[in-house]
Amino acid sequence: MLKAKIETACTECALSQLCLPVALSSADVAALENIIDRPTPLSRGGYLFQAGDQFDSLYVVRSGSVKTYTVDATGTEQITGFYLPGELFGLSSINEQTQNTTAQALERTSLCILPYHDLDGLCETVPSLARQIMRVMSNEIRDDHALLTLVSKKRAESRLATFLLSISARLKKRKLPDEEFQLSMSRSDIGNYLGLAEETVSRMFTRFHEDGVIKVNRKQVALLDKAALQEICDSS
Amino acid sequence: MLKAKIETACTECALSQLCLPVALSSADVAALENIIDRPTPLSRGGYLFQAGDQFDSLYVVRSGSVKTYTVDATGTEQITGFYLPGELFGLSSINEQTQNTTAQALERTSLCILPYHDLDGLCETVPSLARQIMRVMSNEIRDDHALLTLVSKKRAESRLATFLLSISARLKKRKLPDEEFQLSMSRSDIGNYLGLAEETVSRMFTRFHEDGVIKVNRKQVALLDKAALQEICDSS
DNA sequence: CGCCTACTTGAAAGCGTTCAACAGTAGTGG
DNA sequence: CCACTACTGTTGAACGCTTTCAAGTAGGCG
Repeated sequence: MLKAKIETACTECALSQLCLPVALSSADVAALENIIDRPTPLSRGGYLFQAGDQFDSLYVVRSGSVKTYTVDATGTEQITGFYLPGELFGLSSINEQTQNTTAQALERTSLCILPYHDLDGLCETVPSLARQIMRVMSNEIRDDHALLTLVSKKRAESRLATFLLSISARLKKRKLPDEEFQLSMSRSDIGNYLGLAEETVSRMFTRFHEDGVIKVNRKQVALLDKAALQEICDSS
Repeated sequence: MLKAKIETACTECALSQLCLPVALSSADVAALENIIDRPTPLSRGGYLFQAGDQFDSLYVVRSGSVKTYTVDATGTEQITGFYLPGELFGLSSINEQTQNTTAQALERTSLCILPYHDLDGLCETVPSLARQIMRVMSNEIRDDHALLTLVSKKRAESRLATFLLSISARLKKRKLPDEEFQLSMSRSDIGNYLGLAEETVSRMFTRFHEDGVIKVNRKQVALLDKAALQEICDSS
């Protein structure tokens, strides 16, 4: 029996303006469409790929969310990103044989898989595709530098406030509720990402809640006073 | 009077195996050669570009060294990289109108400038050039993640030991002395890069020296026991 | 309904920062 | 050429933010 086709073509996809097609003509989107693989959704905790796997694809979130993390020689794990619908990831292993990163679904998540060999071939005939991938990579570098500043120079409360506003802004871009939302990652994940102990993250959530800046219950968060949050980002 | 031509063609350049030409045919190198600008060297402290300048080029160090740093809304400076001969930088602003980074020479430094408009055009006809730039960008992302782990998860002594071994390895790749060398950046720069106060960097240098792991006098450093340094990286 | 995991809260300890003073070196100008 | 100056780097002591350790609480999922 044929499996029901849950695929949504790029041309039909609500995310196309946040995704690679944003820079492509409709003919080029069709060519891209041809190489994309859309597997059945992963459930929470499922691995997209693990460090050491053969590197062979880039990924885009279609729905749900993903975390990526590295594990260094001493076993230290570092979460390197959380990815929302329309975001391209897996870019750190392009120059390697094997993945240097592990990617895991934070909730039920569906994906587009872009086989790198095909994508690379397509870049030869579609320069605007190569250009767009470079743009995404450049943004990733810029954002990584901002994260480094955050972790290297800012206090715990600034780190968490910045994190919350960043998530909010990314949700807004997707026309999702951006003042009240469900975090898909744990306190421990947030702490790992921001270079804080999970207890510190928990304490900061509590403090923001007590100060009336946010309302928080477990993973459910409401940003009550964005201006105050922005103040906290800039303090210190 | 014609200015003496201090340029070294890519084909003559000792760095070509560390630089973009590594992936190009000789015909393609010639095409790249055509768009490269090689200005007169900058002296120590000179700015290559500053945040807010129009973004229009990528850069490669030919000799000397460069630091790049961002300045956020609150005026916090974060050094995002030190660049040695053959290294390509300026990649974080590709998707922007203006530079989001400032680049400054750490010593007398000569450069190759790659006008981005021309480079982008050349990528259309030379896919391996686009591919190579993506590889460099991917490496930058990978290295940024490693730096994030270092700053986010490791103790001060691990951060400095890792920094020293990283510089050493990059010097070795350039066939430069890698066990005894001159650092071109200040303690304050190292501290800023690694998320430490300059006093802490100074104390760690002193400790390593007292422990016989390195010999240090101001900017002159000798790595006496690389194995011990590696141990320090992995501790904690 | 009960277990397990995620989260919260408290108290003590530690690492790195901050503040302060000093030393040494390189660069400047007389 | 030397003296002065400014900057970079070093060292000490106290403070403080975050971590660690420990215990307890609350949801979620079987």
